[in-house]
Amino acid sequence: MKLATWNVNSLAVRLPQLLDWLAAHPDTNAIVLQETKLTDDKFPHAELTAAGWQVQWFGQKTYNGVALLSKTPATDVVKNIVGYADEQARVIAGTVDGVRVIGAYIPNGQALDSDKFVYKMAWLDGLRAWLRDELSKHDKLVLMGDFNIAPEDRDCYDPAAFVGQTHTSPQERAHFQALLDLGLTDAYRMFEQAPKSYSWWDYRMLGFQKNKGLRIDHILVSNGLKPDVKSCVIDRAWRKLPKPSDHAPVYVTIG
DNA sequence: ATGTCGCGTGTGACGCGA
Repeated sequence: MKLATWNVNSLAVRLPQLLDWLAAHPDTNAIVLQETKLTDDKFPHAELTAAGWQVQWFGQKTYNGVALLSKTPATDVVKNIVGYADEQARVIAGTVDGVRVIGAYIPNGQALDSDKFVYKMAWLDGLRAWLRDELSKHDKLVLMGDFNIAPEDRDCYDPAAFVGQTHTSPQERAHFQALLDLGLTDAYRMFEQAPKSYSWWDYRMLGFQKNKGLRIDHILVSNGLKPDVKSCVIDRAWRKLPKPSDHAPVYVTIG
């Protein structure tokens, strides 16, 4: 099976690219999307249904918004973190083909001294508490999405330049490690990968052309799923097409 | 070093978030 995640940075803009990606990866069982930036009434479910997808979506005005697309219907669908009251639409989960699929858009955090960073830390506490419970119920589980955390220095094009900023701070990395400590594995690091592999590049300053990026989009697999993971790919090509998202899709093949 | 996007407001330049 193939499971994927993609921060599309507005599904209204990126629907054609998404449909192209789905057509190019017909073996995909499920994909989670972040930053759809659409209220639920504006979600393009008809187009996606016509393309053969079962769709669950959860959005809001202007920011955030997530979706779960699958070939077979997702069951036990949950929107946002159970036990953590959140006004923002950042999580969607469902069980697809026997795998608990959790798609997450973890807060950006903006700056270490900002209210948004306080929110990011509290949000991650909430996510971890809920995940512990989900892992106790589901042997095969995947948590994937835009984490807005570069777990190690090799996941950042210039670690020194990021000291004192978000995405690489010890606090954020401690949260990432705490998720792994629940019994999850970073699928990308299960395999040998090219150096300077990133999943996001700033639109500004020729970030992609200069490969000034971060690896912040992740797929974490449970111990029950891990032995079956065959590969993990950052689909970099989709970042260089016309009107790209600032994030590349990431996917795992399993089985 | 913040030079690009996308959205909402409200019809067009600007503020916000990433």
